[in-house]
Amino acid sequence: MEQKEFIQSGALVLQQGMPGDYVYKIESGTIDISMRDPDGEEVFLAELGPGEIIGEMAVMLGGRRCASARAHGDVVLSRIPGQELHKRVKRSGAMHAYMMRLIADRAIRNISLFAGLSAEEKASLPKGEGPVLYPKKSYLFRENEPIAHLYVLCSGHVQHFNTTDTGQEITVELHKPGDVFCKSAACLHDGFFSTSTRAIDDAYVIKLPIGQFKEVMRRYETVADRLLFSLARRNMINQYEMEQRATMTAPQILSSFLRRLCYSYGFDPHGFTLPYKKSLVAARLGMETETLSRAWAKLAEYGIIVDGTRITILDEEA
Amino acid sequence: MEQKEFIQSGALVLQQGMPGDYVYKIESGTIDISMRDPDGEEVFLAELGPGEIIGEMAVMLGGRRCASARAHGDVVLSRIPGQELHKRVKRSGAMHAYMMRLIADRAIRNISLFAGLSAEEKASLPKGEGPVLYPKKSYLFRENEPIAHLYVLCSGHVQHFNTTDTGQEITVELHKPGDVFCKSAACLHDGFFSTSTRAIDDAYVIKLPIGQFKEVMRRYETVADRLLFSLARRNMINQYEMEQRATMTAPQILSSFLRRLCYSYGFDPHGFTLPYKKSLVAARLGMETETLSRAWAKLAEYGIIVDGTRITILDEEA
DNA sequence: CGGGGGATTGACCTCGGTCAAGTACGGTGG
DNA sequence: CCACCGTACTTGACCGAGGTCAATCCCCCG
Repeated sequence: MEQKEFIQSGALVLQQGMPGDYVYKIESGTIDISMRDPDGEEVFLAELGPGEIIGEMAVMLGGRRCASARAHGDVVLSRIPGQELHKRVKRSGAMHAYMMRLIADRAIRNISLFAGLSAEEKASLPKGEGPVLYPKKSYLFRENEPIAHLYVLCSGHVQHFNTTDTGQEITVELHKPGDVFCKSAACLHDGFFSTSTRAIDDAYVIKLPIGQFKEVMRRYETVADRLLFSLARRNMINQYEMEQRATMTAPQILSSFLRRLCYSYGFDPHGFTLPYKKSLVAARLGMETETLSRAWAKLAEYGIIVDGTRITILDEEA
Repeated sequence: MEQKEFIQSGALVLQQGMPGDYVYKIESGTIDISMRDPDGEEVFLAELGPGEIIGEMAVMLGGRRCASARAHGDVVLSRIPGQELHKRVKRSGAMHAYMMRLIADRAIRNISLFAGLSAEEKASLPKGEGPVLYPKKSYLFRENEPIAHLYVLCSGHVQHFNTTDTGQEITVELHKPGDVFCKSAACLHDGFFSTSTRAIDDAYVIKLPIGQFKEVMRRYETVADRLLFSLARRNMINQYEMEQRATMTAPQILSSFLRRLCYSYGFDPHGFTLPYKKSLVAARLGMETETLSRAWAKLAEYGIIVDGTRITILDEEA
C-alpha cells in the first residue's frame, strides 16, 4: 500500500494551497515546513525528521495544504493515500485521537506568530480546543459577542463581514487554511467582535482562549513583536485597498486581487484555478456579482487571461 | 500684567482643540491634564502643581490646545497673555531654551502611549529632537524613505497621503496637535514609509528616533500593550471607514465625519468651527471638493445645520 | 483695485448598482 | 434516461451618485 519516493535536496514536496489526498511519512532525511502568512511573509515553521508524518491536515480535514514542505537534503518518503489513512483512523479510536491531537498541536505551533520560538518553547504552548468543525454556512461568532478565542483555521474558508442596518452584508476579509484570525480583537481588553464570521465551506478551526494567548504573549517578547508587526502590516494593506477602491475600476481591482491571490497562495501564475466561488470574490472586493462578471471579460486588457475557471497571469510584477 | 483666577473643583480650564493665546501659572491647587487620543480614548496624562505652567504649547507654537486641563480641587491660577510670554521669551535666550525644553519634554511624556508609566518612569524617557518647525506645505517625509522617527505633533496639522502613478494624491489620514504618528511604521523592522506626509499649516513636531522608542517598548510592557491596543483600534476604524464608503452617500459620510470630529476634538456640538479647510476634508473623505460642496447643502437631512463656517449638530448619538 | 486661491454651481458623462431575463450545470426523483 | 429544480453565473437595459470640466463667486491680501 505504501510507496517509497526519493526526493532531491531542495525539492518542493507539498505546496501550500494545493488540494491533497495523501500524506507522507518521512523514512529518512529532514523536511522543512514553511508557510506564507496572509501578510505575504514567508515564515519558517519547523524541521521534521524520520518517523514523522506530513500533510495530514489537508487529508484528515478535507481541505488544502496549509503549509509548504521542502526537502532539506536528500529525503526518502513513503506516500500513504488518504483513503488508507482514513481506514486506519476509522479502525482505531486511539489512532483517531492521536491524529486529531497531532493536528491541533501542529496548528497551534505552526502559526506564524509563534515562529520565533524554539522547539522546546513551542512544546510548552497551550494546546487550544481541538479541531472544531463548523459546517458550511454556520457562524463561528457574531457581531457584538464578547471575544473569547483566537482562531486558527485548519481547513476550509471563513468569511468576516458586517451587517448594516439595511441588512446588507459587507465582507471585510476572507481567510484560508493556516490563517490566524481575531488577532486584533485579542488586543482589545475585554472587547467585542466587530464582525460576524461564517464558514464558507466545512471548516475546522482550533480555538485558543484569549487568556492563554495573552499569557504566551507576556512570556515571549517575540510573540508580541510579531503580533505588532502583523497588525502594522494589516494597517498598511487596508490603506492600500482603500486607495485601490478609490482610484481603480472594477477590472483593475480584480486584476490586482488575482495577482495578490496567486502570490499569497503560492499558485503558479501560468495557470491556476480560483479557490473561491466568484460570488465570494465579488463580496471580498466590495462589488456586485454582475460587476465582477463584466470585469472578467475585460481582464485581457490587464494582462490576465481567463479561460473558464483557468486563470493565467501574463505579466508578473508587484 | 498677570491676572488671578479662582477656579472651582472639576471645572475645565483648557479644552483640547480650542485656540488659545494665554498660558496659566498654577498658584495653588493641582490641575489634571488629559487628552482624547485619536482613537477616541480619554487618557489621563499628568497632575501638575503650584509653580507649573500650563497651556504653553498652543501659545509658543501658535496652534490649538492639544490637551485638556481640569481643576483637581479648588485652584488659583494666574493668567499670562501670550504676548507677554512671547516678550519674555524674546528678551531672554535662556527663557526661550527653557520653554522649548519644557514643550519637548511634555510632548514626549504626554503621549497616550506612555500614559501607563509612573512619573519617575516618564522622567527617564528619551527626550527626542526638540520642537522642529515644518513650514506650511513642506514635507516631513516622503514615500519610500527609510523610517527613522516616531513623530509627536505639537502644533499645526499634518496630512498623510499616497501618490498614484497618475499623480493623483490619496489622503490617508489627517493629524491634529497631540497626535503621534508613524506608530505602525515603527513596528515594521527597517521599514519604509508607505505614505508621504506634509504640513498643512506651520507644524511643530518632536522627533523620537525609532531605536530609542523600541528601547522604551522593550523596557516597559505597558507601552507595547498600548501600542498593540492602538493599532488594533486603528484596524477596526479602517474597517468601519471602508464599510462607510461602500454603503453611504456623500452627505451621510460627511455627517458621520463631523460627528466623529466633534467628539474627537471635544468640540461643543451646539456650534463649532471646522478646524480644516473644506478641501482637506474632501481629501480626507476621499471625495472631490465639488461633491463635498453639494453634500453640505444636504446635511440638514441628517440633523446637522451649517451656517457659514458654523456647524451645529442637532441629534447626538454614536 | 486687481489677483489668486478656495468654494460653489451647472452641465455632462461614466462607472457601477439594480432589476430582470436568460444560460449553464449538477443533483434528484420518477 | 429524461424532466425538474435550485444555484451560480452571465447578459442586457436602465438609472443615479459622484467624477469631470468650466464658469462664477467670494474673500483675503498685497
